[in-house]
Amino acid sequence: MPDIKHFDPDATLETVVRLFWRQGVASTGIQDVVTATGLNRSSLYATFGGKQELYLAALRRYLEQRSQPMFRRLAEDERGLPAISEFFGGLIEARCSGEYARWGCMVSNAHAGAENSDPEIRAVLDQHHRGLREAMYAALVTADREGQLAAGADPGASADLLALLAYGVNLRSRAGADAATLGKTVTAALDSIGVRAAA
Amino acid sequence: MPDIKHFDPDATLETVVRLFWRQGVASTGIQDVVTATGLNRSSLYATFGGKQELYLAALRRYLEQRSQPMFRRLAEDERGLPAISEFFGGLIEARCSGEYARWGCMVSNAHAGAENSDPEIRAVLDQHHRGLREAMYAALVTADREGQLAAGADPGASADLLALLAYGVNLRSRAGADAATLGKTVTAALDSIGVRAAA
DNA sequence: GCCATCTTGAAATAGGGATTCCAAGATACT
DNA sequence: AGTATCTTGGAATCCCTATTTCAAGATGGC
Repeated sequence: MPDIKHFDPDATLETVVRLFWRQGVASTGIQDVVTATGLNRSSLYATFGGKQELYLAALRRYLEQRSQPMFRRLAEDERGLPAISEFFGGLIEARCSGEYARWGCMVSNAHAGAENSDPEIRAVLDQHHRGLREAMYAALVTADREGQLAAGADPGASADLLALLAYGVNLRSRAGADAATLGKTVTAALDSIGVRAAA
Repeated sequence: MPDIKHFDPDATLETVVRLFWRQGVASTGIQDVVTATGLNRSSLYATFGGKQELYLAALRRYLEQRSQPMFRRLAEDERGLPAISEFFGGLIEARCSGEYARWGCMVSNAHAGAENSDPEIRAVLDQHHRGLREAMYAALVTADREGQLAAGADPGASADLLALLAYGVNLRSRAGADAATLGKTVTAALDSIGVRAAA
């Protein structure tokens, strides 16, 4: 008896992600969403609820579809330091070139906005941070097992450092930071963690 | 013949800085500014111009009055690594406790907002980054001169790394990051740059 | 073909946004 | 005291905001 949905909520949400990711929630109006998705205001409210719920859904989608797959790949990579190097390489490339160049990271951006005081938003931010840190930690433990770390290195502290470094990359890339410079910085950071090549 | 100003534009701007710093420009209305400063809408527009110019003035004031003095102190400190350690210690304390706890850094926050596409805003962001990086670099050169750095260390790359780390601290502190954890992370980063204590 | 349920479009709501304008009041210099 | 210039308060402007409502159209299962 019931009619079915005449559009794909998932594809719509993906469009919404890109809007909020690029412009932030405060600078994006419902009208922007209506225009970008092409669907009706009524359908939007009926499907997703209001703006706040829509933003939260978009942020969660970003975390699940974009951040966590990267975290998982890093955590499961058995190569150690090269895995971390590749992670940052992909991050910098995504942040500085291609479709999403200069957009930063949607979760990092959310840190800086007024939306971060909402408990549900905050939970997503924390989940993102935990996922990032733990993936770094896993890769560092692997690196340690492979004998790639400098003597006396602390994988926990290094994981914290590399996670914060990722936030720095995300932020500065939005202001036009040079990809090559960012890459060199990351390389230097990994060098200082790993066994020294030259005395 | 002319009448003089009946209020202190500098004190007013300081109030505005705190508003934009905490909430961001997109979430702060002119009405908020009127209420917080206590002065009239007309006086506001007559003195500072519109919202965009007011925000730019506030951002510049933040850079000059809050960021640059810290940069200068770091750059001129002759102790080397302890100076950097103290810089981060002060940063973390300011970000996590006291009057401005969980506000992050106004310039870091500006990176993540839609305002960062304005050329005049962008110039302030770049000026901030250059100042921060160069202060780090100066302190690292001092540290190198004092023999505090690990053999083969690159002060330039380390300066980039520590600057990005500061952005990470600023961002995560807004989401409630623990001061002790941040402190440990910074210490570990400095340890990896300096001469090893234990083999 | 019927009917329940969806979608759709457009309009209405109610409020807030930034900005401008103007008349009235206050001030400081001559 | 006079006068030019400022400040002030408030209203008025115009546009955009999020959200709701309602009637009409479309759809799918029976």
